[in-house]
Amino acid sequence: MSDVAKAAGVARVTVSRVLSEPDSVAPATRAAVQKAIARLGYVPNLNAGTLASSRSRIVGAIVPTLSNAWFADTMDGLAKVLAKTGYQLLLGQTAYETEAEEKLVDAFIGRRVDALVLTGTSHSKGVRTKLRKAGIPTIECWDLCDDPIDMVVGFSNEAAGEAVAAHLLARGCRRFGFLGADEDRARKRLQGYREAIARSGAGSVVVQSATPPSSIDDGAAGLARLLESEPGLQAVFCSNDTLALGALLECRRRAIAVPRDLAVVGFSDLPVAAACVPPLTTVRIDSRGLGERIGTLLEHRLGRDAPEGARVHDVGFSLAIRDSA
Amino acid sequence: MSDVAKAAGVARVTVSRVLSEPDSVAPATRAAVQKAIARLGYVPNLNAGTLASSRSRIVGAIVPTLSNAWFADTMDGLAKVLAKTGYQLLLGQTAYETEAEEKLVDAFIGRRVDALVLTGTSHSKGVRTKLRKAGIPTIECWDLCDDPIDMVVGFSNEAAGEAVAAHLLARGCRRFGFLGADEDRARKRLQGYREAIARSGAGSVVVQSATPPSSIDDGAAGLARLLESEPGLQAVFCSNDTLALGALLECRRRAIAVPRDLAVVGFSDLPVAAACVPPLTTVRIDSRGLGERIGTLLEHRLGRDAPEGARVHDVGFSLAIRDSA
DNA sequence: GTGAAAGCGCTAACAG
DNA sequence: CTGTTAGCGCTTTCAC
Repeated sequence: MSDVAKAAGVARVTVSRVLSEPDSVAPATRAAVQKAIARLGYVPNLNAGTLASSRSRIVGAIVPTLSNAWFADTMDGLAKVLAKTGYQLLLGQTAYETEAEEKLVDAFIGRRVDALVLTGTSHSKGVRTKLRKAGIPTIECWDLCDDPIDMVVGFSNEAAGEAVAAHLLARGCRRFGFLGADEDRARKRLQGYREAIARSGAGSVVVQSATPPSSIDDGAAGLARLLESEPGLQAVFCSNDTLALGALLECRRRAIAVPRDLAVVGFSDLPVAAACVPPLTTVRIDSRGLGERIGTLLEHRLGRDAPEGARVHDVGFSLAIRDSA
Repeated sequence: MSDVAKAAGVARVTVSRVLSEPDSVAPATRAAVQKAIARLGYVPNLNAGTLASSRSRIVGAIVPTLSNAWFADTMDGLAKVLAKTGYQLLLGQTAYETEAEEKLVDAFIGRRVDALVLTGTSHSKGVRTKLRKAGIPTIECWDLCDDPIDMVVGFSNEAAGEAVAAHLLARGCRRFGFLGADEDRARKRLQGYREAIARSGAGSVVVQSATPPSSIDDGAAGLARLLESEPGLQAVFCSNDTLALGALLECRRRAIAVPRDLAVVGFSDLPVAAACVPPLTTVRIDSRGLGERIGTLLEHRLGRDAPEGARVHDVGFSLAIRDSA
């Protein structure tokens, strides 16, 4: 930077200003500086900037895994929006191990990320206190709760479970199954599903859980086990579309007619859900839109004013009713 | 850090050493420092460390988009391996826009990433020179070439295209189609495919391209157009599984028997490829393994020794022959 | 095994 | 609109 300053015949601050607030510099000076920058191929050291200003223009995000298309899509949407305002995405994966989260949070705080995005709303006490103490804008996502660490943007997993139950109940199903990944949000879906069924007084639920990340094979195997414990199963709600695809596959193998003999419902509405046979009835979540919403919210929050808007943002869900249920 | 040093009755350097090279500090001193760190809840500022040492423990990666499962899987594998050695992943997306890459590279160099991962082997001159000048370990991936910027790990897209052609030719197909995303690697697959068919002297190829990122609908629409220009089409090679899934869907709609009336081949072997109807014949790429391999290579390269191994790493591909071709 | 001094390259705050 | 003066919080020498 000193070299650039010297070449342009100005002070270092001026170079700094041309880079961060070009409008605050006289056009002629600015042009000279920009010319020097180009000529010398100068690339500013952003770490030094971060150290001096304690603003990194980096947003950290923690997801269980990128290999679930729904989280990948959320990150895609988020990164895309952030890029527009010059922010970058630092990514962390927990692989569904809760202890991993706290370490990642430490590392992110250590890097002075300007904001943090977490998946889900259940976090260790350490995570909550560290984040509150650090005062970093934080967004929890893919779920909803009343007392977010800072902000939460997502939808009610319980309500989604209820909506699925209501649909299945209306179709006349009475013997229910749930095939779910063993993780927090899937459990909430089960809770809503189970309670709605219990309230109706009209059925029982057998449950089979699978270790995340979910695979199509897990779905097939899970359905097989469900069928063992409840041969008269009439409907199965899978906590994600991957498991549902596996269940559908197993039905085909066993010549179980879907939805006549067994209704199958998924979750998240992956692109393939509409393309498989039979087309899968599922809970539609706009994963990419969720990420974009998070990005927009952050953009707003990190702006000059920081207006502290609503803490809870419900982006909702809908039922994509197709042929499988 | 000063606080910790004071609390432990040592100098700041000692705290620094406990953090970076614990073994170089006497056990008793180390314990005292660690206690102070825990008691004060001290989180080191990694940016300051980066500034002083010019090592960031961050690896930058640029992909076209995360919403293609194959790239997401590669990033998943990469991030997982890097995390083990305390590295983090800074992610950039180009959305298939070539100009975006250079800006991202600048930003990454500005952050002093310890290494950079790029998708593909065709990059602007600016990117190549900047990277060479910066001397950052760089890995290009998802393709192969003879003169990588630094290292390349992937497979030959041309060879994959040839292998598909050979398989289809052996099945007796003579009227070929190619349905491909409009991007570099897909074009290479087409090239290999086309040349192998030409060499056999046994057929023609009609081509239809789609704007990335690919969708199932693009695949369906693309096949429809291909069928218009060549009603006697016997085989179609799709540059990715998403397009192939769409093609399969369109076949079902039109009651075209696959593979009897039309053979369909995909690329990358997504989990659904084995689960759809009919199961999709495709080129299998171990996307996650690719990312892991990159991670391992980087880990090695960034280690104390930096042994400068091979520059070109061919991870290969294989044909997953199922029912669709 | 431990410490003192000297920056890393930038931005903040204040002058002018 | 531009410059001066101080750091930001670490790690690197090099002594001891």
